[in-house]
Amino acid sequence: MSGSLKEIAEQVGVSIATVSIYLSDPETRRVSAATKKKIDKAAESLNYRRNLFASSLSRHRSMVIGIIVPTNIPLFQNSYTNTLLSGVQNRLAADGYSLLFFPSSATTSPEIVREQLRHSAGCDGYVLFSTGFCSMDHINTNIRELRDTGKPFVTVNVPEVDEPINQVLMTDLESILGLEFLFESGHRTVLLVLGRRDGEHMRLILEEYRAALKKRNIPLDHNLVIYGNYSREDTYIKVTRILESRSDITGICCMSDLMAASALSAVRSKGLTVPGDISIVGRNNSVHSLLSDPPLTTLDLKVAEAGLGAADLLLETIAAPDTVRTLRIPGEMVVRSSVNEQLPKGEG
Amino acid sequence: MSGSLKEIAEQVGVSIATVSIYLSDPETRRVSAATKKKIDKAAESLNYRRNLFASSLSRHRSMVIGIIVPTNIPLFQNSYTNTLLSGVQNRLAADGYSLLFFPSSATTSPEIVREQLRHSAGCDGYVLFSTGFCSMDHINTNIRELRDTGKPFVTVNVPEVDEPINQVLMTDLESILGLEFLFESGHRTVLLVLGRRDGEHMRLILEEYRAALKKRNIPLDHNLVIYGNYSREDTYIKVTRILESRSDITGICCMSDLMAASALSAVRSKGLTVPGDISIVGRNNSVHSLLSDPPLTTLDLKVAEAGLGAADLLLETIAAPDTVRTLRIPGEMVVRSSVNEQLPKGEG
DNA sequence: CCGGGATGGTTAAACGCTTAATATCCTAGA
DNA sequence: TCTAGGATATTAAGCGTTTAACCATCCCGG
Repeated sequence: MSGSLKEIAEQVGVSIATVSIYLSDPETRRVSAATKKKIDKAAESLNYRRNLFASSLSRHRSMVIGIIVPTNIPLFQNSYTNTLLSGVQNRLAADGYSLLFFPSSATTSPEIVREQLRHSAGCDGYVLFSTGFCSMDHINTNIRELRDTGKPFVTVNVPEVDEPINQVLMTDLESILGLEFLFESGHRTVLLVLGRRDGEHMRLILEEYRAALKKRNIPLDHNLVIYGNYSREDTYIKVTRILESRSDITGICCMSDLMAASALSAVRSKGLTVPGDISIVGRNNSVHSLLSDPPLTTLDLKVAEAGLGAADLLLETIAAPDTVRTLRIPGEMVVRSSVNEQLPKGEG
Repeated sequence: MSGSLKEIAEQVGVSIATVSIYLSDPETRRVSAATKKKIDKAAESLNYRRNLFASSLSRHRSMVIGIIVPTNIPLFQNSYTNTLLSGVQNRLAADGYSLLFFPSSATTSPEIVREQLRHSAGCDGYVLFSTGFCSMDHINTNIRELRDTGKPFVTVNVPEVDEPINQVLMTDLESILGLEFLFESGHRTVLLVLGRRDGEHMRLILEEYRAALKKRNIPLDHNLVIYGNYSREDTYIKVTRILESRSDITGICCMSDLMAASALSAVRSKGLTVPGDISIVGRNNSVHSLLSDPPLTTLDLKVAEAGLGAADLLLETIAAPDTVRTLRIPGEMVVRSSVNEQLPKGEG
C-alpha cells in the first residue's frame, strides 16, 4: 500500500502541509534542504504515490481527459479510430494529460454518451469521437449533454453542427472524392462500398453520390451500393456476390482501405485483374493501402493530423475557455496503381 | 458546470446524505418516493454528474484500472497491442471499469513505469503491458514498483518472472515456431526478420533460434538475421537489400504479419514469387495475413484471448486479493498458402 | 534596540462524496 | 398506555491533498 502525506509527515516530524508543499514543488524555498532530504527518504520508504483523486479534488483539475467514443466496433479494433486516438494521446501526453476511457459496450444507443458522462465529472475536458452513425437529432442531444458538463470539449469527426463549439472536421469525410476520381478516369459503372447503413455521415455521402451521378447523367442503380460494415468478411462476400451477378462493373470505390483491400481479394478470386479489369480506390491511406499489391489509390483523410488538431484545440480551450473554433482538415487523393486512368471518357 | 450534491440538497430541502444515498442506490428504501422525485428533478435541472474523484476518494475504490504500456511505438499504433487492449477493455467495461492511460512519451526508458505510476495512486488495479524489450533486471524492477502500489495488477506479455504474481503469457511469444515450420517444410536457408534488437524477448528468441539451427546442423549465418523494427518501410528496405545480395534464401520468417506482408512486397518487387520461389511466414494472425495475396501462413498468438484472460485475472484478483495465477495462452500455427511445403527435406 | 525581511514552518478550511451512527415520527400490536 | 419497529431523514467524521493565511525565529543595518 502506498503511504499518504500524513504518514510521511508523521515519520519526518513536520506538518502535512510542509510535505505537500515540497512534493508538489521540489524547488520550493519554503522547506529547508534538510527537511527535503528527510521527506525524500520517508517517501521512498513508505512508497509514497500521490493519490490522483484526492489531488484532483483539491486542485480542481485532474490532468485527465475523458475520451468518449460511441461505436459499435469494439474499442481499439478500428484502425481509423486508433489513428485518431494516437494523435490525440500523443499531443495530450506531451502536456502531461492522462486519458480516461469510460466503460462502453460497443453499442451506438442514443443513451451512450450520457451514460459515459454520468460518473465522469472531474475530467478537465472531453473528446467526443465520431458519431457519424447518429441522426442529426441525436448528435445535437449528445452535444448538449457534453456542453452541460461545463468542461472544455472538442468533437472529432462528428457531422458539423451549427452551434458554436470546438470541432474538428475532416472535410472529405463525408465526400466521395474517390468515386469522383473513378468517374474522372472514365469509369461509369462503379460499385460503391459504404461502411454502414445508418447515420448522418452516410446520408450525406449518399446525397453526394446522387449529385455526382446526376452531374454525369449516370442513372442511379441501387444494386451498385453495398454495405461492407467496415468488415473484411462482409465486404469479401458481398463484392464476390455482385461480381458473380454482373460483369459491367469497372470500378469499385470503398469507404475504407480495409474494405478496398478485401474487395481486391474478391476481384482476384474471380480471376479478374486490378487495375486491368477493375479499378479500386480506398480511403484513409492506411497501411493496408500500402501493403496491397498493387498499392491502392486512396483518399487520405489526414486522420493523424485531425487527432493532433483535436488535442491542440482542446488544450487551447482549456487555456482560454471561450475558444470557439472549427478546424477543417482537408483530405488528399493519393494516387497509386490500383486505378486504370486510361479509359476513354464516357465509356462503360 | 455540473452541480454538486450540496446544490441538489439545498434545492430539494434535504441533507446531502439523503441525496447521496438515493443517487447511489435508486432502489433504497431510506428515501421516500416523493423526495426521490424531487431529487430527480433537481439533479436534472442542475445537470448533476457525480464527481468521479470525490466519490472514489470516499469509497476507496474508483472503478478505474490503470493501463501501463511502456513502448516506443506510439500508443494505439500497434495492432498487436491494440488487440490486447481491446480484449482487456471489453471484459473490464462489462464490469463497469474505466481505463486510464497515463501520459507516456513512447519511450522505453527504465524509468517509464515508475513515472507512469507516480501520480496514479487510487486506481483499483493495473495492467502492465509488454516489456519484452527490457532486460530481466529492468523487468524485475518494474514489477517490484508495481507490487509496491499494493494494488492488484497483472502483467501481459512480460517475460515470465519467478515471483508469485499474476501474469498472462502467450506461450509461443518467445518461440520461433514459424521458423520451425519452415525447417520442417524442408527449407534450410531462412531469413529471420526480428522486431527489435534489445530486450529479453529477443534474447530468448535468439537462443531458441540457435538451438533450432543446431538441432538440424545448419550453420549459424549472422547475415540471415535482420531487424525490421516492426516497421513496413524498414522491413521492405532490408529484405530488398538482402535479396539483392544473395539468392539462396528460400524462406522468410517474420516476427509480425505486418513485416511479413512487407517482406512479401519486397520479394515481389524482385520478380520472385511466393510461395514458388520464396516462402513466408508471419506472426499474429492479424488482418494483414488474411488480406495478403497469397494469404500468409502465420503463428496465431491468440492475442485477443490473452487480453480477455488478463482482464479476467485482474477481476479475480480484485475480488480475491491474494490470487496468484499464471495464465498460459498457447499459440497455434495457421497454415495458409504462403509456404511451399513440398520441398524435399534437407534441400537448400 | 528597533524595524523589516528572509527562512522555515503551521493551521485550518475546503474539495465533493460516502457512510456509520443516530434521531424523529408514526403506526400497530400488546 | 406503552413499546417495538418501520419509514425517513440527519449528523458528522473521514477520504488524501492543496492552499491561503498566519506565525515564529533569526539576522542585519541603522
